[in-house]
Amino acid sequence: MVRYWLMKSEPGAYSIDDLERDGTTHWDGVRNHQARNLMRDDVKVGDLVLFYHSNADPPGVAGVAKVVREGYPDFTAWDPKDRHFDPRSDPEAPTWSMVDIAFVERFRDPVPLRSLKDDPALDGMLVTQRGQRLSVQPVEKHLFKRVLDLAKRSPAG
DNA sequence: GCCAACGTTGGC
DNA sequence: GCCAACGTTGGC
Repeated sequence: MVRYWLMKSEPGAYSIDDLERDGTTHWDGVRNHQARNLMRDDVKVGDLVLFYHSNADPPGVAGVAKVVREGYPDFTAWDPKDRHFDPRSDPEAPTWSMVDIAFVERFRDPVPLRSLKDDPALDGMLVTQRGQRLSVQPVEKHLFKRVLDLAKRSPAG
């Protein structure tokens, strides 16, 4: 069964445009246990992903990706030159996991966080909740579809 | 740049 | 095990 997710990236680090250019990418560098658990255990090939730009102006959902490879060791944890190097991650028992995602679509009009918060149909969506920092979040199907609807709606209304 | 929210670390 | 200090996230 296809599941739905939201993944955050700072566009200065990696944006939906970068993914469109690259086609696929490793979702590396996640160093949070809860997000790691989701990628290791729950994110499956074929799942769909809302690609979210955090620390952007404005922050919001910029497009869609799909999962093309399931959880496997995040090898950047073993690279001393990598920003996310973790000397405690043992190659024999990897601490951190990642998945691969592929480009699906870049919204012509990204859906700002403000619009997500203002939409009563999206009540309860994790990303709209204050203090919610999880960088890989589950998204309920009806919420995922609603975000797509918002993205397709013309800016004029 | 500010700062609230949250996770992690480390002294005790 | 508690909790203060500290670092990071991420909206504004």
